[in-house]
Order: sequence, then structure tokens, then C-alpha cells
Amino acid sequence: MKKSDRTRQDILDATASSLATAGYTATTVKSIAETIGMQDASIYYHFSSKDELVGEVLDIGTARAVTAVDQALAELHDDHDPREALRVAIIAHAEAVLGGGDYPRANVRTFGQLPPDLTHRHRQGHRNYGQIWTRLIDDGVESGALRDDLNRSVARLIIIGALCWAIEWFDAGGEVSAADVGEHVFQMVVNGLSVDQLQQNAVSV
Amino acid sequence: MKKSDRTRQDILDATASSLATAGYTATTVKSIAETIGMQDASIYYHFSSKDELVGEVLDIGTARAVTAVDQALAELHDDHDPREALRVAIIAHAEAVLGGGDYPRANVRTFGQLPPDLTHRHRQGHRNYGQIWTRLIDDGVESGALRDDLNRSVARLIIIGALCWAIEWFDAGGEVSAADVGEHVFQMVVNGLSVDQLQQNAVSV
DNA sequence: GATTAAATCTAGTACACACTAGAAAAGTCA
DNA sequence: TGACTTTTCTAGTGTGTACTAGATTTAATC
Repeated sequence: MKKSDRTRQDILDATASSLATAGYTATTVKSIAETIGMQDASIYYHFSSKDELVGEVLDIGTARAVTAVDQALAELHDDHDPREALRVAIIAHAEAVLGGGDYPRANVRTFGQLPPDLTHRHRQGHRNYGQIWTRLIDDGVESGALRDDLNRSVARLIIIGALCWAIEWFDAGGEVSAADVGEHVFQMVVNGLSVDQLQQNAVSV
Repeated sequence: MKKSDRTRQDILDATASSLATAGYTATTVKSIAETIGMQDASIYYHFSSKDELVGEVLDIGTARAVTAVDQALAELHDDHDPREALRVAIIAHAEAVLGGGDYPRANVRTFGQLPPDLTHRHRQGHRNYGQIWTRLIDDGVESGALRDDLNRSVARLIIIGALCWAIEWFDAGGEVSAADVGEHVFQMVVNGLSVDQLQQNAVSV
């Protein structure tokens, strides 16, 4: 039983890595097997199909991102500013997806290139994740800290989109860290780029 | 010669449509041929390979997006606020990519799933497009209208990212228009979601 | 209408892919 | 060691893909 578990984990890791860097189509069963020094047929002893394997990787990725954000929010003081909660969540997301492991990255990277079955399977996971952000924005608006004249759903999707797209250009070895990207997204979408706003801003970097 | 041009255009249109909705892998030469009532082999009379065909579609998409933004900027008054230029460009981009034809949509939709050759071929086009935004942000910062404490390159990529990712969730038949999405992006990244800022804001919706 | 050129089709090749069946090897434990 | 189970391999199948060669049809030209 031990051996099987270890091999299974190796397969999952190799798949996550390949999905995160090469995408769904370029991630073939053969390439996964080669990465861990196996024959492609041996994969099927551990997983019944490529899509079941990919699905499991994506599930893990979603779970890790949710955990990262939840954990960051749990560490806030009880009387925090709603904007601070948004900031903490944004940075946690950025670090999970950009700087974290291959699993959350695989999730974002393959979004939009999955076959219908897998797309459907993960829609629920994404909905749950979206609800975290819906609550954060609702809290902000209802407490009077955030503007009420914008469509909250659109605002939520724009924030998540800015973060998710960063995977396309973010350079893990560069001077800008994952947290820096998160900080920039927060500064922009909450405080705004405009100078006029900044002068009167109570929430600082 | 006439017939050939018409057929060629039909092939390009069908390819753009398929790329925009189904992505690169699901866009097969056979499916393209079926859409326009031809045999797949006949495509090769007009294009030497699938990737040459796809490349041409993506070139057209880039060109159209650039044209849309350039044209919108050209219609501004000479003494416009730099923030207004950013607003106009953001909305033009949103309309081109979300509400415009299949070509710009194909470009954004297939980003990240193209084979290396095509990715490399279009990097230059994207660089040119990025320069438009670099100039807009530089103008804003240097005129004192935009903050100088953020990384301009990161800011640019975050704006473009928020817009590009919108293709994943935008519903063309829904209540929110492409221009609405652009307006939201502008309001958020320039004015910010925070209420404190809005009260002192000179640039209105 | 005959001749030539342009455009499309029929019929295939070669290859990469996910996946299967059964033999072989490696590991486990008395 | 020997009996048994677990894991991996060898060797294949079938399918879908991009693409090719040459025949066939359609359109243009004299």
C-alpha cells in the first residue's frame, strides 16, 4: 500500500507541474510517465483515465487556494477595516496562484482549455471560491467603506481576473514578488491610481 | 481570383469563430472545413498549414484591437485629462475584445494554449499593443494625475489582465455590456472602490 | 465550344494520442 | 525460501489529427 501511495503522489505532482507550465493539451499521459520514469500504461494502474487524474489535480488546486485565503482572513483582528480584509485576501490569492505550488497554478493556467466534462466538474468549486469574494465585497459596501454605485459581481470578477491573468506574465524569478502583485492589485482596485484619491486615503500600504 | 478570395475569407472567419469559442485544440482543420461546407483537404489550397491559418487570424485580431484603441484615442480633445485617455482606451479595448468580432476574441481566448511557434510569432504584436498602454500610464504619472509610487509595468499588466480575463465570464447576451465592463475597470483601477477617494474625485463617470 | 487554369474532392499516409490485455517483475510476509 | 499480492512493463488497438498526391470538377478565356 505504501508504494502505491507514493507513486500516486508522484503522478499527481508531475501532472500538476505539467499542467501549470504546458497546459492541458500538451500534458500527455506519456509525458507524465516519462517525468517520473515510468511507462505510460502504468499510470492506468493508479488512475482510470487522464481526465480523472487531471480532475483530481484541479480539485487539490482549488482546495489549496481556498485554504490559503481562508487562513489569511482568519488571522485578522475582529475589528478590521473591510478594506484590510480585501487586501489580505488579494495578497493570499496572489501568493497561492503565483508563488504557491503547481496545483493552484495548474487550476488557473488550464482554465478555458479543459474538455466540457472537466469544466463542468469544477464549476462548483469555482462558485464556492467566488462566494468568499462576494462576502468580502458585500461587507465592504454595507459597512460604507466601499462604493455602492458599481455592480458588485462585475467588481468581483475584475479583481479575480486581474489576479488570474497575472499567471500569464508573472516571472517567478523576477524582482516583483507574488505579494507585490497582490499589493498592486489592491492599491489599484481599492485606492485607485488617481492621485486625488490617495491624498485623502485612510488605508495605507 | 475572386472566388479564391471569398473562400479564403470564409475560412478565416470560420477559424476565428471557432478559436474564439472553442480554443486552439478544439479548432481542427476538419471542423473548419465542415463549417463552410468543404472537405478538409481543400483548406490546404488556400493555406499551407493550420498554424499559418491560425497565425493570420491572430494577426488580424491584434490589428483590430490596436486600431480600435488608436481610433478612440484620436477622437479625444487635445487638452484632455490623462485619466480620460485611459478611460477611453479601456472602454475601446473592452468593446473590441468582448463585444467586437471573433478575431480579437480569438486572440485573447487562445492566449496561453498556442504552440511555441505561434506564441513567439505574436509576442511582437503584443509588445506593440503594450506600448500604447505604457504611454498612457507614463503620460498620467508624469502629468501628476496618476500615482508615482507603483510599478508602472505591473499596473499596465493588471489593467490589461482584468480586461482580458473578462472574456472568460462575460455574457454577450446579459445585462452588462462590454462598455459597462470597461467602465467598471476604469472606475476601479483609476478611482478605486474605496469611498474615501470618491468624494474628492475630479474625474466623474 | 475548346482549351486552359483555378478550385475542390477522393483517397490515402504517417503520427500522436488515450487506453487495454496479459506477461513479467518487484515487493510482502509466512 | 516459497506462495502470494502488488506494481510495472511489453506490445498492442483504435481513433483523431494534420497533411499529401493525384484525379475530378468548376470557372475563366480565347
